[in-house]
Amino acid sequence: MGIKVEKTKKLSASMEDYLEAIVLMKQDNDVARVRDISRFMNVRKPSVTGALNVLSEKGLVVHERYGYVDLTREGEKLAQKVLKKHKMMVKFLCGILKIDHEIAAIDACKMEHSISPQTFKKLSKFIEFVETCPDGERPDWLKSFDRYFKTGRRPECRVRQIKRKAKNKK
Amino acid sequence: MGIKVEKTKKLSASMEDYLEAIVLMKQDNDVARVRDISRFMNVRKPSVTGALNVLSEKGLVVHERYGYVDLTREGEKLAQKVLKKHKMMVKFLCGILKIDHEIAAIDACKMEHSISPQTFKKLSKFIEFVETCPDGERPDWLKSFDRYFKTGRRPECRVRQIKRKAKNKK
DNA sequence: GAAATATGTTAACGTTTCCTAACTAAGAAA
DNA sequence: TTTCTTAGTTAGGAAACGTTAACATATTTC
Repeated sequence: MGIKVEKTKKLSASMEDYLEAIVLMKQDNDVARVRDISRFMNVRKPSVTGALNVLSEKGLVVHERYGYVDLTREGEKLAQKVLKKHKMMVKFLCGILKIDHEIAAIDACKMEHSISPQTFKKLSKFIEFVETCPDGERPDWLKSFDRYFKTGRRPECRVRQIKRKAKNKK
Repeated sequence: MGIKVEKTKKLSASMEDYLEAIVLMKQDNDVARVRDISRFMNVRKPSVTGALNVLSEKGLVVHERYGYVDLTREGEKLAQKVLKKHKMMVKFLCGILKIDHEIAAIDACKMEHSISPQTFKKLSKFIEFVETCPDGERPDWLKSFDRYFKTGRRPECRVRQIKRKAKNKK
């Protein structure tokens, strides 16, 4: 009865992709046009028009016929959220796990739609934790992992070395 | 002409979910029935029947009318693959990142469909690396991260401490 | 064994998301 | 300005995946 419920409709992965593409286009070209979105997403133009109609309905996008595409404040917010997840995921896969960039990008594109807020937060902090490590570029334990992954062997950790030294002294 | 091409059709996330459910049902109840799959997946029975037809066509499932559901060897292989990804993801989210189990399960359910082989391998090794750590239950660096996440502070690493000690001695 | 219940299937339909073909509008070039 | 090209839209349809309603088959239970 008159109370307007903000339907924070959950967006489909597809719609999230469109939002994401729009921000990226605006970042790169200053404006977003159907054609660019279409090319970027590997999708035909009518698909873009269709998606824009849906997103307009939801109040996430502003788009007058034959005109540029823009995001509403809410659309922008959502788009940034998705973009952040994407970038975070790439950083994790590429930067920490050292997955090939191309593959990481593909994985991130899909995973960005399935990350809960809690997981996003934790993973982001994890990345921060690694990046701000005082060891230098890459923390020692991560270098250990790199070696472990390559060789299957783990450099003995300090504790053991110390123990061994002690043993030898006896 | 006549060469039978093994169409290793990529399965949709949905179909992967059905396969996964079937293995789980068989593990738990010894057999898989439409009703169980339906309940487990939160989907109506006709949807299950439909999916089973699709999977039968692809040679992944054996299902005679009104009978139990079974996996072919290939179906079993694919199902296990998905299940492995799922379990790996839960281990990572829960065991390493310490995401709440419920949320981790939800995330894993979605992410399991978007993990490339390379990422799967790396993440699996990473988990192994953590689990076989000689520090004990949880590696020291991970404990550091736990603290970092909670408090935002990072315990100073050994190198610095050593440096500081040296400084103090001067 | 017959009735009641549980299980499974079919048919018809809705939604989402993509496509092609054909059309319209806008912008550039002559 | 008229024409050519590019960009965008509309209409119509297909595939994937889910739903409900109605029907068919198994299984219990008395």
